[in-house]
Amino acid sequence: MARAGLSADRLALAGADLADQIGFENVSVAKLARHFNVKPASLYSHVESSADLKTRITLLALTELADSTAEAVAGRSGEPALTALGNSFRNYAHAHPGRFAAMQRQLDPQTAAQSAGPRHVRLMRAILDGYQLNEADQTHAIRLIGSVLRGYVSLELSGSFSHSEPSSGESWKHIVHGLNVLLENW
Amino acid sequence: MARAGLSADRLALAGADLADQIGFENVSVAKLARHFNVKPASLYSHVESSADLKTRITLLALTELADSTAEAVAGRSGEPALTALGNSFRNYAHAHPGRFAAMQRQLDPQTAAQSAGPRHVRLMRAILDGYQLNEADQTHAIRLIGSVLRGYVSLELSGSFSHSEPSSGESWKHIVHGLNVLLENW
DNA sequence: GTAGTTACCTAATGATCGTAGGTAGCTTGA
DNA sequence: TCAAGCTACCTACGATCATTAGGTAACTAC
Repeated sequence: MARAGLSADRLALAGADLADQIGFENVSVAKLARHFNVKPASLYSHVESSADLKTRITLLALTELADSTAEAVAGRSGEPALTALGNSFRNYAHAHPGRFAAMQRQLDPQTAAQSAGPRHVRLMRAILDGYQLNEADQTHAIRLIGSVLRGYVSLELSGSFSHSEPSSGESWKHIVHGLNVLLENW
Repeated sequence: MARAGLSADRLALAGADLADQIGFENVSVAKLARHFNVKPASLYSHVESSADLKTRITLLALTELADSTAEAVAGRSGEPALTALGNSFRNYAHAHPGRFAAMQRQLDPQTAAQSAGPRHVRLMRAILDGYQLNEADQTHAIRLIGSVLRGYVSLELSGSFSHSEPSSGESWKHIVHGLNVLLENW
């Protein structure tokens, strides 16, 4: 029998793609095995458990998003940087809803510390250096921005904004701009 | 054999309590049946499916929160009203993490329309009437507030704020105040 | 007290995760 | 080039779960 060439990374990548297609919560070891024409038990040579697989998908998504956000923000500051950060986040989530859902998963502190999570914080902190905030206020601001990004996109993806005017994209622009104003006058 | 006295409402309530204890995603028909000393099959006389049960928990949580928020906000306007709304939301989520998780679940449009969701919107709209916003801006503002509430509390409950200073409660105060400022100068 | 309803049961099917232990294919070293 | 070992994948199994079909026992109402 030919080998499928599995590895933890390939499983995480295929799992992420599967999540984008059928929803992160519907990803299972069994489905992923089927995708590789392999028996479920075979995945356990590469991945510890279903939870481990899901954690790997989370880490993959965090890294991908940090990469693309870093690129989007590079060379910008102030409102353009904030807008680029926001759009990068939102576009990624729209293009990859399963990966986005994976990112909501909570990691244990150790894993979280080694994830791309801290990179996200550093990216935000770099942007906020362009505004005049003391250290504590910068942390408050990071938490605010993180909340808005996560909250807005979650609500949007769950359809909360799709049955009313104005369009979701319209609100997004106003909200990012509003955040910028707030940061300038914190 | 004595009857357990099941009903859809009792199941939803017990399911919500169970969710608060073991996490919403771990609630199952089997566990709920065990809680009532009854066989899993018995629940299907009262509830259509596991998904139906979960939807009922979501609806219960939405209603409970709308009730308690309405009470908290009553008789207030402006920043005190905004603060009351925010604290009501946050306190509920902290006291009932399983119910809060249930509220994140997306409902099909029909169910959503008959849920307490619209009541939440009306509550926010009533508060925003105290600020000078045109209709479209009011909608943007509702979406912003909803995003911050949901995002902040999600991040908080998933531990994102627990390993850094200042305390999460501290940021919360600043953020609610910041929102108020933003709304006043929209 | 009997008829009818209904609350709960037994039994079965099929999906899931996960473990233990076996075999076939690849790789490396003599 | 061939033998030895590693490892990728397998079969087989036990547990938990959701769900359906069809039966029985307990209430309710006349």
